Amino acid sequence: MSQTTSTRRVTAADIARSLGISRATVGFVLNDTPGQTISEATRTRVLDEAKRLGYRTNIAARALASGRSRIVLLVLPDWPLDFNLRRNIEEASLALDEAGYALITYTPHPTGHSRPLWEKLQPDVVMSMTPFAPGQAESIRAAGVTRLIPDPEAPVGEEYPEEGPVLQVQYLVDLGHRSIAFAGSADPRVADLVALRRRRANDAALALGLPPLPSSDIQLTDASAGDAIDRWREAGVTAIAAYNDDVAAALVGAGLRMGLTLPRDLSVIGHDDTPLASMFEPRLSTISVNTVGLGRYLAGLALSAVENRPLPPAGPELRVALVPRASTAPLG
Amino acid sequence: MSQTTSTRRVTAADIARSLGISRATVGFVLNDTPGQTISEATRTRVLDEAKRLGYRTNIAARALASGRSRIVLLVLPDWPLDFNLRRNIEEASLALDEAGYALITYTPHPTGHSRPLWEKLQPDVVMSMTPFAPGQAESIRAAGVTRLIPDPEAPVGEEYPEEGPVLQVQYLVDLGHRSIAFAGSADPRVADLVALRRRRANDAALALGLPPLPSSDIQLTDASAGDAIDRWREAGVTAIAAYNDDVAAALVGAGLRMGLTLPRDLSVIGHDDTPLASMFEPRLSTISVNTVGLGRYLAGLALSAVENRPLPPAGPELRVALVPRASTAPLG
DNA sequence: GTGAGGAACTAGCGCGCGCAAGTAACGTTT
DNA sequence: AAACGTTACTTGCGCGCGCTAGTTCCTCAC
Repeated sequence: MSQTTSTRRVTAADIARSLGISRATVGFVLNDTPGQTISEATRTRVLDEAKRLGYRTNIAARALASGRSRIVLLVLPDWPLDFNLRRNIEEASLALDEAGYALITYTPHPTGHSRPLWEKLQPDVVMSMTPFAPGQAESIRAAGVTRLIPDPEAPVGEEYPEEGPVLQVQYLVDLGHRSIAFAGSADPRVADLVALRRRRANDAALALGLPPLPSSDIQLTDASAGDAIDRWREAGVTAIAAYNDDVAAALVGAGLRMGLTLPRDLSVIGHDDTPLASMFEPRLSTISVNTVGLGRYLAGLALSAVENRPLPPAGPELRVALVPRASTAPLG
Repeated sequence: MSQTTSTRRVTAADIARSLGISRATVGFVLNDTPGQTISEATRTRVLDEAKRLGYRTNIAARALASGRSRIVLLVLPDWPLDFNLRRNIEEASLALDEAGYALITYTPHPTGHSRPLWEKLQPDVVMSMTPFAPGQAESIRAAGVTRLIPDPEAPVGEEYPEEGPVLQVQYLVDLGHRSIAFAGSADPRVADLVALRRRRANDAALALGLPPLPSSDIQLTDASAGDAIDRWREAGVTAIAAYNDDVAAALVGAGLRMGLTLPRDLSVIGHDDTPLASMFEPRLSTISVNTVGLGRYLAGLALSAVENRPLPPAGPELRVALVPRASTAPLG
């Protein structure tokens, strides 16, 4: 093997041999290893030769020798991947990239039978944007992962301060509505978030002197949405705060097909300001959510777990804003 | 190290030592290695002891020793992740899992600066559901990956036979429409697919004796959709075949806000049968696409590339079906 | 002059696995 | 009886890296 062929990978030993120095020196240069002093001349020679020979670190060798895969696995719920979430992922990916880690996103299939990625990849840390599902943390631990974020054993801390439903209810009250319903989603994938938003909507109602809001979880069908509308209107409801824009759209569509005139007969406000909200006729009032900075925060959490770095400052503030459109109107 | 502590991983050597056999034998059992004959008694002892000790293969060691990461990277375009695509991914994941591979999905961020995952993971094969973007194949090759699917150097073969637009046009013609426009999407992420569907719609028009369809790519805004509607109606267009349901919804919403009565004044048909299509008022006619089997096909392609398995049979037939709803009506 | 510390490297083991080449015993065939 | 093939294992090298412990030389302070 006196000549490097184009089919065998270049190793640090090849660089060392080529320059007449030790392989360890090559490694210290390539990793900029703290605590080692390498002359500028040698460092330059190594970096130039690595580039000339087309050296690529063998990540399996590195992982084996160091005991770390440098993979951060981000478990995503089976939610729509919207623009905000995509940006968050890229932010996190970039921050971790700078620290030498690979961010991999993974959405476990709800009824899938494939072995979960945390078993196949042996990541250094597994993060989730929502609390781990029942049994999930145990499965991850059984796969040898010791760093889970959020920590399943930590006391249930403050959740993201979902202020959107508060804004929904306040806006409807400001329009004069006093009998308001909360429409959740029957999709089991988002049950926790639905419950959270329902609770926040009720918090706001209480603070504004209203009784607890009547509430149902609906399927995105005319039948389901129509039933809920019938029940609520019979109870005198004049406005609906919907879990998200899809639920709002299902309600508005069903209401129109039932012969209602919206928003005269019924006001409906959605959440999340998806593109659908501005295409629907009438255009849907909604709540927009700005999650800038969340990705960097998550990356900071991951790095603090694997590298004994300090915890990042408190998470970013989610900014919500009301987007009034034609699906809501003052009462009467 | 005479006693295994709970903090050190269990290795094949531990099993071997415990049973008084060689580590190679342990490996042959755990991998069910072809060409090796191991007694049933020994195999059982090894498997039991591995389970008892909590053995987990060290994937970095395996990758280093075998020269293969057993990772298949699936590059996804920045498209919405709909139900069909999710199912395809799970199918592929399951098929690859059974062969001992990990499927990782990766959507490169359009303006991201993070190092691409094919550099960080050194996958055995990189697959894409669309032709590789300019420069992408080169970047993947530079990262040491030699197996790319589709092969960037292969002659441009048959694309998926997009029959949806044909169905759209045929349906509108069957309703009596003779002046039909094609509405594309201005979203650069889907430019190729828009062009393909436009061409297929024109193929159908030609085959039905119609002239080439007037066509614009619209943003999902009232202004953009409204402009297109104005121009087309002025040219006598009575029906629109839209690239997808979002485009159709933007047109319908804008048309309604312009004071049109749909579908009396204008018929619109979408594509992909998303949930939005059945919530909108009027409910949107559309084309449903059934992609069952595509995931398994992709997995078969990957396995044929890395394991010298035979190529899978021809890809699954995408079944499209017309879903007539209230956004389309006979002319006049 | 001596000793300590720093610069600039080196030698080499270990990480945990895959697997080629090998060994010993036994059974079958010539 | 000898040769061959099969069964059921074993020995041990290599994969490519991280990094500890070490060496040699030089400089500076006392």
